[in-house]
Amino acid sequence: MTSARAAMLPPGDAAVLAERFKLLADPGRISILSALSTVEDMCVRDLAAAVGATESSTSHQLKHLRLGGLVRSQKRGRSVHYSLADEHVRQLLNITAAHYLATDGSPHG
Amino acid sequence: MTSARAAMLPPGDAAVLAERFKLLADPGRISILSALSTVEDMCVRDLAAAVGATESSTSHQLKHLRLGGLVRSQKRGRSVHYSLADEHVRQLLNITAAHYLATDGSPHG
DNA sequence: CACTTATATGAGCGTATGTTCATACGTTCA
DNA sequence: TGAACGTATGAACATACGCTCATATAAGTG
Repeated sequence: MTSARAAMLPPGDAAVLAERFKLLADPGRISILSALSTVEDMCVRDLAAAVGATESSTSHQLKHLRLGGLVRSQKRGRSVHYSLADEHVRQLLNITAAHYLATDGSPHG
Repeated sequence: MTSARAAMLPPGDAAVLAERFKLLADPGRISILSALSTVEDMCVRDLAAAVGATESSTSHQLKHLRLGGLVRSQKRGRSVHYSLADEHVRQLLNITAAHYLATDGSPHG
């Protein structure tokens, strides 16, 4: 399945995939997702501090990520804790990081 | 390696990954890459016809993809043939398509 | 050398995107 | 209830993006 030739995507599907990748096409959101991938969950305040952004900006980004289904929110007391929705995001980040940030070994490319 | 907890990315790396995902964050470019994933290579004209876009627009997009290292170009006579640079793009498209366009089987979540 | 074909490039334009600022909402505590 | 805290939201603004149109470059053909 790794080197199989895929069929060309119909325009609608291409748009759907593009929408998903758009969510990953911002350094701030990548940082947020990366931070979330290191813990169970994190509140907006801590998340903002971890990525070095304002809480407002972080909240805005989290809304997009949430609507896109990449993260989930859970209200705990007066704070809201966010977590990765599933392993898919982690997988995409890992694969791409391994390919483009190759630190020690050579990528399987 | 699939469900391992990754370390948080430094800002520079997040920017690098975001740049890569930006190239995938457009329906037209997804279509181009999808079309290229079905053949050995394709010239601009055929590519434009395949994705239903103008040749100018396609040429512009291909330039971005080329500078981003996602496709390679090869001059053959008076035409230029483009092909996927490596299997990485195919992999990302396949994984994401399997997750968000699940057609027959259930994704591995 | 003109002429056609194939692709590339740059300017201009409309739209989308992300940030900031101000403010509203909801929860906890005195 | 009022104040502080944590988060969400909307408007405004600057920037980035992708498209189109016109034009340039390059290669083949007569």
